[in-house]
Amino acid sequence: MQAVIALKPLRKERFMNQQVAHKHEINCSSCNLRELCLPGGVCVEDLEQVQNIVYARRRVKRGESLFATGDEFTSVYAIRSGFFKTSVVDGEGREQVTGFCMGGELLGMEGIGSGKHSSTAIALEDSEVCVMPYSLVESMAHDYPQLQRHLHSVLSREIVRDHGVMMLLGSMRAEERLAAFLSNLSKRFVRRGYSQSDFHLRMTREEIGSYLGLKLETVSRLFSQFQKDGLLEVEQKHVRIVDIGGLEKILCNTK
Amino acid sequence: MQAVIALKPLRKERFMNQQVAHKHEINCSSCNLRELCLPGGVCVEDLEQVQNIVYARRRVKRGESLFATGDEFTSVYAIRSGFFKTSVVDGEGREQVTGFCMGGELLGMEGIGSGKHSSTAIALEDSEVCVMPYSLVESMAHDYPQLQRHLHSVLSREIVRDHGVMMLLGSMRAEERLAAFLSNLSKRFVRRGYSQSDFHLRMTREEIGSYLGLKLETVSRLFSQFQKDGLLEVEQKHVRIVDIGGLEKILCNTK
DNA sequence: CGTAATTTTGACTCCGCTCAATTGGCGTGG
DNA sequence: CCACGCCAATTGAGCGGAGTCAAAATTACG
Repeated sequence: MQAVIALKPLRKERFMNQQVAHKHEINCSSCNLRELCLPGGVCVEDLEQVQNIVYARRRVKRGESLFATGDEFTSVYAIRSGFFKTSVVDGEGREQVTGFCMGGELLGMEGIGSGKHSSTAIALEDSEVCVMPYSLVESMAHDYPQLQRHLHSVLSREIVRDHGVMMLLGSMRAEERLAAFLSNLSKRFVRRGYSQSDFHLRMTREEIGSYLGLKLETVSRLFSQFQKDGLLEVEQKHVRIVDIGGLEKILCNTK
Repeated sequence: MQAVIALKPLRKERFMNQQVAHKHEINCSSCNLRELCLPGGVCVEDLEQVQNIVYARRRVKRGESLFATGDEFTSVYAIRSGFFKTSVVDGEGREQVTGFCMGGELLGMEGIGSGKHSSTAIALEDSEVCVMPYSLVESMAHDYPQLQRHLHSVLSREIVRDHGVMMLLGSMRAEERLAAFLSNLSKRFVRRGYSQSDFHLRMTREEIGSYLGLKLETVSRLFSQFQKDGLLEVEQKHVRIVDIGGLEKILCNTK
């Protein structure tokens, strides 16, 4: 009911040029990523209504962008499947990867403040996202305080995450950075039911390097070194963490 | 009216052990930082009510903390006067300065997600903040959509700011980092009616270094070098930007 | 299947760090 | 008021970690 009212000002055509799934196929209730996602804190009774926040689904092929710097901000996105990198560019065209995102995580919220996206999200594998128009998010947040609170939480946690990256970039040495990166990836895969030790890196060495403030050669050397030290088994993009304790120990070695 | 209702669940005593000013002394209408602050987007008619979001004022002496890592999150803070640094610490006790905040800027929002503060805010000079209990912020945001939107904006802009710091830490060389830092400070001082070229650094070289991912000696050397190059005049904590164009040019020199 | 992209590895360089000594500023107390 | 001590800042010398450049190997993909 609320959702229908809120939909009115939306121009459906805006989304028509994109590959979208129809609304009626969508429901959060049966989505196994729900707890990680925007409707995370919403009680079951309200979910029926709240899931109307998802206006559509959209497929993004590997290499394509979900949104890019300068694009008008209209929606935030929840990753339903797939993997993305987000990055910003400065005046000189230097790219800085700001994050890697996987199922259940939200993208695009950086655009709220200015009405334009300040970063670019590129799919690193064929992906699908739930499109949540911001005007809908606003009105839903108004109607469902649990959603409002959870939205604030999500925004706030993104800030905390960014602080972690600052710590990594500002205070850690190269091997600590890579260890922290792998440990973080591992934890996030586990939450999604994947192996904690065995995974496929969707990003290149260069993208890892950009994220970690290192050159791709350094990343490559570190992978080799970690393998030599018996911490990992690396074969191209496939990584197997052999000694997770050893990895975490690197993070503790002050100096 | 709304505010009174919202105040009910708050336990007044919680704030009583802190140095606070009484509520009736407070109003945003006459605050010259309003446009930069949380009530920024709110229309004049609503301001009368919205300013009740400020539950109290609190003074923080130089060197004291406004909140610290692990503290229970209850409120967000708007800086009314003074200057703060925020920082996070990792498992090994390493400190990473995540930002410097001045009048009109908001502090403490990183705590929303977990209910506890994940960083520490320390006053670098005697300061005064407006205390805005989060429960009040929530209910006010519900009653005043302009406030809700602006709150989202503020959170989102903090994320964008953090991305800028990541760019700085991940992709810039030492002299670019310091130039970007000074240029940013200058811009923020201007907005507050201070000189764009002449200012007093409230933080130490070590704190600048932590923020920029550099050692204090490097920061010191860069100050000396910038002075030698005729970009700055530095005398201890007092900085005069002689050639702002030259500073910005450093940021453009891709290399 | 061939071309381009990615990754690995080596040799060398250099920017920023470490260690150390010195100077300067400032508050405190004699 | 000055002496003292403490902390912040400066500067130098030497080092080392990560960057740069280059070449080869491997893989991905049209």
